[in-house]
Amino acid sequence: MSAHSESEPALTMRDVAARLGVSPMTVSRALRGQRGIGEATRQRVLAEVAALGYRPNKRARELRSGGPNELIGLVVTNLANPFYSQLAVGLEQICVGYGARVMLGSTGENPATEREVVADLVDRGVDGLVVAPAGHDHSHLGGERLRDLPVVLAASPPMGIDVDCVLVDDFGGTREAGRRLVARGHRRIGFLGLPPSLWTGSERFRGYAVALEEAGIALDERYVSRHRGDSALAEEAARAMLALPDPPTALLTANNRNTVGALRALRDRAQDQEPVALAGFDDIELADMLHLPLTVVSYDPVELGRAAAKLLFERQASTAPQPPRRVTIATTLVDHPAPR
Amino acid sequence: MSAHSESEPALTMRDVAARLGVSPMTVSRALRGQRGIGEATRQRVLAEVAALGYRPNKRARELRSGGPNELIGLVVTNLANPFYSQLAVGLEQICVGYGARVMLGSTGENPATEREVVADLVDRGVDGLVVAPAGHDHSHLGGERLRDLPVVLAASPPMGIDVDCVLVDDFGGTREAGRRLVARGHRRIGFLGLPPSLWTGSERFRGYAVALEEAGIALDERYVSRHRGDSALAEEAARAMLALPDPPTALLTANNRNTVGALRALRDRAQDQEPVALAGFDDIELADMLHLPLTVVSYDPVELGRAAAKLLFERQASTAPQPPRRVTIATTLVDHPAPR
DNA sequence: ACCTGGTAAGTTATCGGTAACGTACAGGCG
DNA sequence: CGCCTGTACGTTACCGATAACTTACCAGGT
Repeated sequence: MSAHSESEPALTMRDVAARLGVSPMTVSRALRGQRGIGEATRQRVLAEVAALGYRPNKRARELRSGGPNELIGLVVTNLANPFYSQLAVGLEQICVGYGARVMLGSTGENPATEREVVADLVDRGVDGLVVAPAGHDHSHLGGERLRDLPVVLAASPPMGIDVDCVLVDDFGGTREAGRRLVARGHRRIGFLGLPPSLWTGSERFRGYAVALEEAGIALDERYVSRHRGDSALAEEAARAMLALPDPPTALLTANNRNTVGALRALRDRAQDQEPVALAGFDDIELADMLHLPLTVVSYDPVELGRAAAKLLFERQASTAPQPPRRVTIATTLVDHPAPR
Repeated sequence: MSAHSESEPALTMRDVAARLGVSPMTVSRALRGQRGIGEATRQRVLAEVAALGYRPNKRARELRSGGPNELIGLVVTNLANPFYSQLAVGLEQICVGYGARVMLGSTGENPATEREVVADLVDRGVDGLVVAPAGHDHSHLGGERLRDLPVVLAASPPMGIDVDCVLVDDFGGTREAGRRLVARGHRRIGFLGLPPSLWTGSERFRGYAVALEEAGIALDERYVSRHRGDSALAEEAARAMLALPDPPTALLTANNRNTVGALRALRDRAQDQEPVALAGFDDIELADMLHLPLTVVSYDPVELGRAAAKLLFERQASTAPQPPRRVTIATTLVDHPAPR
């Protein structure tokens, strides 16, 4: 009666074969659409398989054939970050097209955890890995360590190893945003950024610096804050900058958290104060509903995930050793007006 | 030279055993910390394993032992939805504590795809499933179909099967939001909701209806719009409602997309028009930075994921058939003031 | 009739690990 | 000294499927 206690003995290929009076090999061939089996027999087998609801054991199959397991590992720091969850969406989109699934691993930005997670995924037999690295040393993703599995780095180029990677145009996007602010007449432009040790941090700062240089504006360290931290820290830094004797007339923020911090810092400014322009990397949902106009550097993380998957499957397809490739996703500058 | 061509023959347990002059069984016992092996031998084995960098093949282990594979399947409609990605985060947090990993599946709200994805995950040997169901018929998640694997439904109670589930307090949260609007003196309250066929749609509407009833306000169908769709559709519905002869003075939105639609509809209202209050289910990032005050029903999807994982592992631990359990996550009402 | 050649099956070995069982040897005890 | 018990390990079979090889059979060519 109770569905819990039934617990079928988990139908095997032999059972199906026995019921038909054929060998398991015949069933195997029928299921895989291999040649070497008569059409009539194949139909008989498939009918019985369908009738019994038999499903082959994938693990056993992969153990013997040693072939691809149709499994991709995704290692990110924090899936709650929309950037990574959209990356996962794109990755999965392409994977299903290849009959592959995605196995997840979170590192919490801890390089030691990342090492463990990667090792575990390899042990579980992934065919490839997409890693958004937590640290700047990537040697643990090198050849032998991973049984020569293909790896694609996301959002950060490989350091010390030769693997493919997918990147956002951090430099170009930030430079364009900087140019936009300059074009609007701003000369004192504050920068709220990330530590230079991060690739994105370094590249986005470079974009800011080049935009200034192109406009013949000298870099002023008082207008630059680069820190690893949350939006509260960014807010504090923005307030400090705006409290300078000759405060910036515009802010350029290097990511989401910094943009949010800046928005909060600008939130409660009195009406009579000079308005401060804001531009930032990463789009923000409902940016058009904010209390002030916002210019953002927008891009599609889903596309990044798709690109990573494609690199992975292409490398898996060709046995010949190819040089590492690098795909960069373009950014677009979007102006969100303020309401009313 | 080239790391690509080396391609080790993938060290096996037999190799380790041969190198030590012991049997594979001894290596197996040493690795699993089983008894029946001398302490000295164990140390010798572990040393060699570490020296060679040998890692056992998890698939082979699971095939033979038939035991738990330390693998949980997560099936959602769309991981780009923050609700689901945060659910995934919570699930993964608990899983790592049990040495388990999460395998992902997206259904794109298509019940047929959901069936396939679930079947595939079962074939791949998951120990349990967390499913945010796409349809309202859950019979394909019943006992035999899944080889009696434990299943936890997320955000929707089981229909036609007896399994555990984790829910948000849809009814209570919406009622509370409705009460808040009533308490502020509103009598004409519009509702932008989801189709009644969805559990959440039905429950949230019930919360709205009860809040009105408690206040002695009659339900007016002109103030109710229930549709499945994106924020553009919601915006349209909101505009239509506000164009009524005696328009609502407040709107209650049943989810994120409806709230965004309502915000857009309210975005460009002239200054001199009567302000319309807005309350909605689901919190919104930067809600305190919007152009108008917003009250939201907030809850923690990460906690929902944790709860789902706990239900799964508890059921896995006890062999005795237990009655299905239901966990409901509380909501809190949050008032976000407008800037300035 | 004899020899190919192709197709349709069955047989056997194997993937990498583990359960179940067997064996050898140590020590305890009457 | 013989018997029993326990521990440490080796042997074998097996998990479920498949690669590689083998066998059975039938058609067509000479």
